[in-house]
Amino acid sequence: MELSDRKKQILRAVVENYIQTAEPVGSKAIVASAGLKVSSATIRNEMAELETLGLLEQPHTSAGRIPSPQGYRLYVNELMEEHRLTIQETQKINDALHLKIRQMDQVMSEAGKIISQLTRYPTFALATGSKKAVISRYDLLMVEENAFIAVLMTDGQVVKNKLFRLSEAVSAPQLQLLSTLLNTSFTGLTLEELTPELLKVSAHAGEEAYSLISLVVSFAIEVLEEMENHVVHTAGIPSLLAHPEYQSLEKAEPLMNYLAEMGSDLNLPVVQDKNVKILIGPENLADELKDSSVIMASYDIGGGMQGVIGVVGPTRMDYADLAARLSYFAEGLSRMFGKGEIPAPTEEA
Amino acid sequence: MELSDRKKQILRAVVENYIQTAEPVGSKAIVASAGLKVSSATIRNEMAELETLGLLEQPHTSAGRIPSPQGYRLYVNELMEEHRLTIQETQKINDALHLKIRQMDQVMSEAGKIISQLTRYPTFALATGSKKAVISRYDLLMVEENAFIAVLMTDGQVVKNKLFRLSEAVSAPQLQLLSTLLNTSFTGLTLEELTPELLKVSAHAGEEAYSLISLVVSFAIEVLEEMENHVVHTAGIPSLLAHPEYQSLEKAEPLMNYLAEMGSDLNLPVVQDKNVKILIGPENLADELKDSSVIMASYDIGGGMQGVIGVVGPTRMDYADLAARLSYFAEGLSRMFGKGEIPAPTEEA
DNA sequence: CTTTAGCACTCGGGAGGTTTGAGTGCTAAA
DNA sequence: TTTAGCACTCAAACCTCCCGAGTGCTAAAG
Repeated sequence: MELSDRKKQILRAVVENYIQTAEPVGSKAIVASAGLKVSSATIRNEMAELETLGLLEQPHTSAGRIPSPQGYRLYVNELMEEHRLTIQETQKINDALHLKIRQMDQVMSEAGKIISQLTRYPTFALATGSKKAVISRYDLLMVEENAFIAVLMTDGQVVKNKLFRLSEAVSAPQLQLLSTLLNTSFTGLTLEELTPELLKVSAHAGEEAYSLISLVVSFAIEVLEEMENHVVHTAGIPSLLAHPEYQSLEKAEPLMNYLAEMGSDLNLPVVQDKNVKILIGPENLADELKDSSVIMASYDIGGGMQGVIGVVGPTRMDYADLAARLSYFAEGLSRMFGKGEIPAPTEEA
Repeated sequence: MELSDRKKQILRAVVENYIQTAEPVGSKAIVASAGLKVSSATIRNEMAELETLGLLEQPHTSAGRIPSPQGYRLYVNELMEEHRLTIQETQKINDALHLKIRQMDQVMSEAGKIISQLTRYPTFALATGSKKAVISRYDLLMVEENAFIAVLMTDGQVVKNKLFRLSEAVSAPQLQLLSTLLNTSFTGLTLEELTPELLKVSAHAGEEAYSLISLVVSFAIEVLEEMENHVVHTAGIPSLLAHPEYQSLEKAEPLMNYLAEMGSDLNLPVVQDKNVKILIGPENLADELKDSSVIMASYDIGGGMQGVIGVVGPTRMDYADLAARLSYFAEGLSRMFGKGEIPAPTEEA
């Protein structure tokens, strides 16, 4: 069944009013805001019907209406205008993208902070690999006679390093040998394949060589584990408190704790085809999010990895605005990763 | 003027009762808890005197007494018993110290999360350099013909890397040359000395060599800047809400925002001689902390760097317990950095 | 001089009742 | 189908009252 145009207009007015005021909107308010040439009584009749359709709700009998999750969903799917960012906003985001970047996970966490500052909502950021990550290369750098740095590079262009201190001295040729061995036997292997390979090699190698190898391979395992574990970075959690729906602690606390502690177990549906995904209220899987909405955008990291950045807030969010901003920001990040460098501060498409 | 023993006992009883119950303690409660053989009336008289001394306060006329910041201070300085951790607690902390560690700043941020989980208070962690950090070494690793990784090591054992992509190809000998140049001219220089040196070198070098050098040196500058900027990591901010003094949002919000956004401008008095430092209420410089207390412990990172880790909470904190835990944890971190590796899971002094 | 018992007093906080006003649903007329 | 009018509802704000924990003070006892 299709809604009449007037019903759509009313629903839209309710959503947009409510997004702004955070208070139930009554029939008179709609007459005032939308340019409808009917009286409040008519609106009331229409709203009653929208309520039986499950698109609006009443907090209590004698209050105005607020959109139900289904109402928001319909608004997002059909009624919402594509938001265009103003020049100032794109400028702000462009400036922000010019952050000093070092490593991928730092990019993600930085990006989260920036989005949070820009939107005043808590954010989360994570990377998700569609394919298994592998180490593509090992480099060993001698520091002192009993210390060396291992530099590992994954196929996803991520570089990690660690300083190892040893109880015994190693020579440069030894390190050279070790490096060759690592690069021939331990590259291109997934997390699961590393340990068996390590055992296989242990048969051939001498004991001290083996202990060195296992040291570095353990590090490789750590790195891969970290990448697969989808570490979630969060930022700006306290900004939740600025919104009226979280004024009461009973509402705010569980969500804040959830956000603060959400680790790898974040079971969000993976962002698929579209760039931006919106989850409204009960569409979220986590219980703590049933009364909140999540908007997220994905971007390409390269090497088969995908980054996701999102904001969490009340169901009453400015979906149009936030979707536009996140999308723009994600686009910028994609470009950044694509080039491997930050785009020049000139304008691009 | 020295307090009588009985007054001290009373003050102590007030503090310890209040720490547990979070409610003003009255004269009867004191008679019950402390083993004093006097009546409540006597206690009342004594408490009235303690109040004129500024050690106790009354929230309102007909309520019990709570310790004033000065009261806490006296308690911390003179009355507090050194807390001993139970075996279980040290075990917990030891286990926690066995985290997978990669880089210094990750250690700090991890350590913060752990302490926060252990104490249920928000934590902050930062590193502060008493002496200026310098780059002690550069390594350049060729990846493809138009990409290389720069690995920088500071005197403080910190290793950082970055992947550079170039528009033009570089050869291995070129990189070799570049590396030599960097290691001879740009090591041992502080942040301020790097830029002038870069200009000096630019005179001698060709243009394309110069652009490569400046790329890597810019990265070096970033790294040093980051180290000097004392990036503050925070964790567990929402755990504030679990404490009754932050049940009202007006109290909690400013502090949470302060913690979430506190950057390098955290003007804490540097921890000096002692291992643990306690700042009570108005002793804090930041306005947002005037009603809260900060307990922090420092640990040695090596290379002239010092790490600080601390918790923030209401003035009503279990100072003895927290000080003991932080101190123990900091000791563990010191040991870890000293060895450059995680201590074995056996017990040590 | 110190301690104790007794008593009047204070004041925050909770329970209960009242008022207010925005907003509704319904009905009857246009 | 729309509109005006009206009775009705209910959360929120506001009072008011009461309770009881805890105090300060006084006067007697040690």
